[in-house]
Amino acid sequence: MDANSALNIYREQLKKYIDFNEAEWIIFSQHLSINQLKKKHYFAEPGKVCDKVAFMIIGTVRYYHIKDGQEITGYFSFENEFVTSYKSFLTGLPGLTYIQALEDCLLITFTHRDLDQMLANPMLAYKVEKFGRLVAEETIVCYEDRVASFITQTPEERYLQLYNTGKDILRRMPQHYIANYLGITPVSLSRIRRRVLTGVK
Amino acid sequence: MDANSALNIYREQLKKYIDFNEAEWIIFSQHLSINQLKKKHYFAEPGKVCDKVAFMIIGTVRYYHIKDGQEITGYFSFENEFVTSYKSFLTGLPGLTYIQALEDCLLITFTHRDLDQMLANPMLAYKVEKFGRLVAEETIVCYEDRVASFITQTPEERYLQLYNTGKDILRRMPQHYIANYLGITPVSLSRIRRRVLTGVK
DNA sequence: CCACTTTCTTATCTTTTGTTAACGTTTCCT
DNA sequence: AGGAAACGTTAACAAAAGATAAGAAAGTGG
Repeated sequence: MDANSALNIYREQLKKYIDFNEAEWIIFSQHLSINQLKKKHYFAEPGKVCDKVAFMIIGTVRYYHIKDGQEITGYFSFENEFVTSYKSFLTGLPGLTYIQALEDCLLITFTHRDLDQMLANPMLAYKVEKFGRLVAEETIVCYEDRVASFITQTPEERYLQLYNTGKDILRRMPQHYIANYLGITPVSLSRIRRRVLTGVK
Repeated sequence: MDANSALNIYREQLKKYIDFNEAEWIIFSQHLSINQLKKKHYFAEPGKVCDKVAFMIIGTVRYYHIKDGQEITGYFSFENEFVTSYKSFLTGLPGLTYIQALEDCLLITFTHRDLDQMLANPMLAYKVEKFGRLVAEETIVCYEDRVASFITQTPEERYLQLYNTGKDILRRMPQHYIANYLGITPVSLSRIRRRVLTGVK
């Protein structure tokens, strides 16, 4: 895919949040970079500041922590979703999360520095503020559901919910990552699946 | 406490996010209401749209769901924190959460309607956008940690973290609410406390 | 001030989950 | 193509958590 197609996809997807006119888009897009991220490479790593927000044109990533030497996968992002270690990006402090490409990715990114420049530019400030607000709010809606699922649901119920509202995760992610995402071990998920699928035991 | 003191506290606390000048504050504050919420009364209920955002001047609330006839407490808010059923407020759809006063509360609120009016007012729009973005981003930072704790920590580790970074929750909330907040049952929390405190078993 | 509720602990039993290891299959890589 | 790594399931055992009930202590509200 060429750079122009990627930018056009981005602009189209952004209309969900904000509609830039031509003049605004020209300035806005000057702050964008197109990046490739090869499979298994890292978009973010613990101990490093994540100073970029990416938008995934092609590819998938997973977010994971390491605890007691073990990888624990907490989240995934797919095409047409934003990718960043949000807390690190917002605070400017080193993050705790690996964000790793599971496939070759094509990303459109801007840095925190670029964001500051845009917010300081009267031609863009208002729309970029709104853009930031809307993306943040959308993220909160997801988090609210996710926290509620840990509080009110059993692992089996969380799996069933994922099974029903399915989305890409079940189809595209290996099961041991999904287990972590649900807050359980791969062995436990395998047992839950047997219970659910066979109705036995 | 009189209305003016409450509004002054609010204005002072808001400086963390945004600093209104006099002219702006006059308009902004016209969109605010001062509400009392008596102990055990509800700020939000499942099935109803939560169309207000509150700022807690005095008091505490808890957020809870009902599952299989049982209350499950998911969160708390204290003085100088915002209170709303965020998803319901943002989407305009009925929420799933009870938000109940645990003490008599003094709240400063604005409605979604008022927010829309402020965002449509050129004198306020930019600062209110920024205000909304910053509050949303702060919320995300909290959620990121909270989700990570469910993914990477055992219930005992979550309790210990709460014990160390303590805050008001341990001091001011009954233990069975805290248990829910940690994603476990009250009986289980009692056992964890014994393990932790006595080092036994 | 007394009855009532709430809160917390403890005990017992059941269920679920974690841990470790083994095994077959698939995928990856060079 | 062939060896290595990754993946999913299953088993056996240990550890933890859930469910339920009982009882004591503390707090609440007439």
